[in-house]
Amino acid sequence: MSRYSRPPNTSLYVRNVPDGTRPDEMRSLFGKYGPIVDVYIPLDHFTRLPRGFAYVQFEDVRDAEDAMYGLDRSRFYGRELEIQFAEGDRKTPSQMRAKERRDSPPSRRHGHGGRYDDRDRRDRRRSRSPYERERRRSRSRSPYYSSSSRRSRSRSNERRRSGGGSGTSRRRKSYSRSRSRSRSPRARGREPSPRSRSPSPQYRSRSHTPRSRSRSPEAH
DNA sequence: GTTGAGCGTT
Repeated sequence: MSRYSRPPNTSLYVRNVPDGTRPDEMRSLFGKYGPIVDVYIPLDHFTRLPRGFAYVQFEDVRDAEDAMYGLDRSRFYGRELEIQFAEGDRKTPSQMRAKERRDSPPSRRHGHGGRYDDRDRRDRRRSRSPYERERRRSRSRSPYYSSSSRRSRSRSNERRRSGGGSGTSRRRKSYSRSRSRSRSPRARGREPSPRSRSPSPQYRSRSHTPRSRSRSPEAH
């Protein structure tokens, strides 16, 4: 969220996270050391699978430190977690994309300098690669990302009444009556602009069509 | 519409 809200680094970089680990669990595990701001498990953009590491952002750096020292090299689902302080900021999709492009495996590169190899390939090869397959399979939002804060606060939109509704019915009546009787002088909101007061189309046409004049006499 | 594509290997 706030990129600027990064005092030092309250985020921990957790490596060697078992597959299927949910942010929930991470939160639970790390939450013992302090309030967790956010837990994020980066997923592969294509496969939508966890990449094997996670980020746990604490509220307080001390807690983060504590957690780091407490959970580092600890066993989690039979795996040893490797924790260290996060360094880089979360990359924005564009950056990631650029990176991906740059980091593209040269093995498939034709050397031609393909502009849109990916697209072409995807179109051509159909979705033969597991990437595409997976991607198609779970195209919806990843179930992994989870933000502790900023939850769906859409509790309910009840009470949609806005504005002081005092004497609404009365007003309505008045309006109705008014409408029946005579419209307001300014009721119409969409009145041609004053500038639109151009000469009659006829006149304009005539004026602009010299031929018309010649032809006019022959009209009738 | 606040950006969920943030470090994986010395």
